Amino acid sequence: MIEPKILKGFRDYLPETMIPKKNIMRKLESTFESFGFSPIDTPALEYTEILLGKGSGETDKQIYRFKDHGDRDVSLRFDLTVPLARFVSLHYNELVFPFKRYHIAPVWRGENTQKGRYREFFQCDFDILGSNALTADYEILLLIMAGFESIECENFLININHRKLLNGIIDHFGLLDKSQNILQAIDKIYKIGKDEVVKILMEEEKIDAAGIHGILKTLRLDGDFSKEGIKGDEIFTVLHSIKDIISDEYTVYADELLTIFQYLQDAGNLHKFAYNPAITRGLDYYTGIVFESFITDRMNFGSVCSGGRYDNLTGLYSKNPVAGVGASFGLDRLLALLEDKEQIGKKQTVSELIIFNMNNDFIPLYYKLADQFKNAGIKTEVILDKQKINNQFKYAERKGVTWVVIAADEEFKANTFNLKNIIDGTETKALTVEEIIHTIKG
RNA sequence: GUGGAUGUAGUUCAGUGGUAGAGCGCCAGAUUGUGAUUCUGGUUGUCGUGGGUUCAAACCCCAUCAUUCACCCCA
Repeated sequence: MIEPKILKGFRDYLPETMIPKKNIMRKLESTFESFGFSPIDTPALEYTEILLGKGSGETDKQIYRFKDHGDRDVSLRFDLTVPLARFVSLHYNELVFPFKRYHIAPVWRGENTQKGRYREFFQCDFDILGSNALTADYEILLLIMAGFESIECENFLININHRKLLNGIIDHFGLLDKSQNILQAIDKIYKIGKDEVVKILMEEEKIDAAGIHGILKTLRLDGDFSKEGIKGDEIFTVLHSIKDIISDEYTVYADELLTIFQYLQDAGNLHKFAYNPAITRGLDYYTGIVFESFITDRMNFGSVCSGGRYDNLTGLYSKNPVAGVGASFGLDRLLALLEDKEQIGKKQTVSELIIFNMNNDFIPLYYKLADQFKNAGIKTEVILDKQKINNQFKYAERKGVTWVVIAADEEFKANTFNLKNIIDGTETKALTVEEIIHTIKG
């Protein structure tokens, strides 16, 4: 016998997990479409040169790469953004810009596993391509918010920052050539603390203490600060104070953030957002506004939806430059989180109603009866074979179905049926089909 | 990729070298058109896998696989 094992970091989905996963996917899809975003798909495998084009050393190490049967050097996609760049470059003339698309699909990374972190996982990307308008950034933020609300995930907080504004601050202290290292260190401040960040930058990067402290003070990361960033009216105070000190070429970026936050305030949504000066994002293709979202009672769980603006996504594949802004929900991470919070049930089936089989002679009648419930939008199944009524109840109970209909000779003659709720044990006899539908639909 | 922890019945776990255990679940009967309470009886194991030490290994040693935590990085 062959042992039925599966690879590290890869998973089977049982109905009890797949049902909530599909529910989340459906809700996100309908949210994306309500904003007029269209679905696309791309192949799982691409030429390695396409995927590694913009890769850093990290993606090189994590990518699943091999030779196919035609000796082509191919790789599994590790995100949906790089394939999107290839897609937009290839179909540039067929697309209408601004191009709004969403893409829900698996990606693969050969890294070490952890809870909510796998080698095969689904991403839910949504981007607006070919627009430099700030409104595009605003719309993506609204869509993140709508996405969280659609899946009834409360307590989310969307942290926003701006890479170019950070660079303006770093430039003000004359450290622009060390920008990369400074951003990387600041990104870790919540995890390792302010003192450790200062130590790293002083000892490893040989940056003078005055510059470091100046940057941290400007970003309000020198004294007491919250992991949840800066909220409410203070956002405007802080951004204005930053705007006052940076040189003119950077003030436009402060204005971009100010405008976005003003929009959010005017719409009454500011409480779901924060200006977080320590969010910098590792991926180097981001060039403008960046964001990460957290669940506030699980701050240590990591980001569940993040993204940002990029100036030239297609630069490597096309001479038509395409700017864009987008974000991505980590579907499996979201699912792990909801599972953890026990917000998802243990249902083994999508059925809402089971028709008991009292005698196989009635099978055509059972299915005819089931059709009436299905037409009313009730997911209905019929027990396939006559068996002890105990077992039929157990089947319904284990699958997590609430309603059962019991019918045989008498009932079919009278054309009324017995409906039982197996959660509370109540049974109502002699109901018409319409009455049953009405009762189930509440 | 680096470092730590864990892996025993369907499940949760006990078992520190001498015959593999408990609770829950599951199956059968008391109940052939009404289960989830109770009662009676029963069932379940390559002790993750492969090697080694030993008269003897679930237990000690080595390797390997998986899970998990931290780092790195990220969703």
